[in-house]
Amino acid sequence: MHELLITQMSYLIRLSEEEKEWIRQVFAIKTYEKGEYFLREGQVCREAGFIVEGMVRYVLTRDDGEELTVDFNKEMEYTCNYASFLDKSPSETAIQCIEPTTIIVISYDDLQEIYARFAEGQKFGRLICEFLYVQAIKKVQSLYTNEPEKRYLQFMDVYSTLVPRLPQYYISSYVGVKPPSLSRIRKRLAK
Amino acid sequence: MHELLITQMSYLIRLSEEEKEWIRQVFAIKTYEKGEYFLREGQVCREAGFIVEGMVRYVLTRDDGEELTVDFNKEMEYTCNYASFLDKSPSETAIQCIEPTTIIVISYDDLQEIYARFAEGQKFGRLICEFLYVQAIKKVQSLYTNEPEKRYLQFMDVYSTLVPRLPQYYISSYVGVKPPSLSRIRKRLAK
DNA sequence: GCCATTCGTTAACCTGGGTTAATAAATCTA
DNA sequence: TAGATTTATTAACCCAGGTTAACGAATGGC
Repeated sequence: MHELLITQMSYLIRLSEEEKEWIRQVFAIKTYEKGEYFLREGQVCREAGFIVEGMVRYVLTRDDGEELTVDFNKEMEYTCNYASFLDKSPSETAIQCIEPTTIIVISYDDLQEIYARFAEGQKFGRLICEFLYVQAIKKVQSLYTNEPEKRYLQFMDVYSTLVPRLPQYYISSYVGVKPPSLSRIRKRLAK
Repeated sequence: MHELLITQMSYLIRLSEEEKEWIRQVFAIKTYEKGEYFLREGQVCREAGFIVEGMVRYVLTRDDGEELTVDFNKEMEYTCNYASFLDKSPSETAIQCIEPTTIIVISYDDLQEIYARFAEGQKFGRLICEFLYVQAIKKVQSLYTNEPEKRYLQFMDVYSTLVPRLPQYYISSYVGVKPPSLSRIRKRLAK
């Protein structure tokens, strides 16, 4: 299980044998039922996770109580509310498992150990963050420039493998419209 | 001029005297007229900059040719198309100086030198990226949850010092609506 | 397999932003 | 200062998405 993470990390940095062993020691395995929360809104995110199996969604609750699904992560991806994790602020988004999910997690302090003690620890932190940043900025650009219809098409393209695992209303939320509107979009596109 | 940057960097990491001296050597001073481009769309962003004086806007051009202003940076802030800079990809946004602007710049390679040779170089890169990431994710959240009216109010709040330096249509673009719509919003709020 | 629940679509009506164009105000420029 | 240009507002009309509610379809639990 930890080997999947070590493989993933090895794409980014070199790991010594001791470092690999440390990873095996320090990451804890957690399992969640469908519907359970990896992180609740308002909590400080004190752990970063690597999803071994399953899927999570990021849930943003509006002032009026409506829940929006703004992102997904699946197996072989990291999951964390990084903003909350970094500055120990209350999380604005919840992270909910939408399938039975297994996540291996590391605490904030242990991750700082990786940053500090691994030969390329800081670099690992930087590369992860750079990846997340580029992803976030592309999303901003898409929200600025693309109509819902185009964002829907892009979603179906980029997340095609996820689609069969997702209800329609998570997708409509991600795209930024309500379910009836997504239905209309799908109807328009059907022609 | 470089001392401003050194001050700024010192908020994030410790700098030795040699490191400070290296910064003075390697950052080059560039000046721009109002309207000139720090970076054009399609170019690879090969330099990161620190704005000593003036202001820039980030310009995203839609498929239909319309220019959107999606962000601003002013004096004492960094400017860079980080996504392009990181992976040497063609920039999707231009960076235009909207006032007479002075920027001190560092090349990609020299910045890698900082990452590699400064005692806390990797940490500096990580912290900058973390800051940018948190900013980007907050923007995504705002685009998802806030109506244009609310985003306008937030802009007026957060960027209040910038407002007198900006034309209305940059603000409307940033908020995500067209000028007539921003006029309507302002009219509604006037009551 | 049956019932209850959840989910996706559709219809009718509403609303707020887009579009276009005209006008007024502010800014530049010579 | 006058004239040209740019910028901001307004009006009229259009349209896509929101809202609400109804109705099937799919799903889940027992």
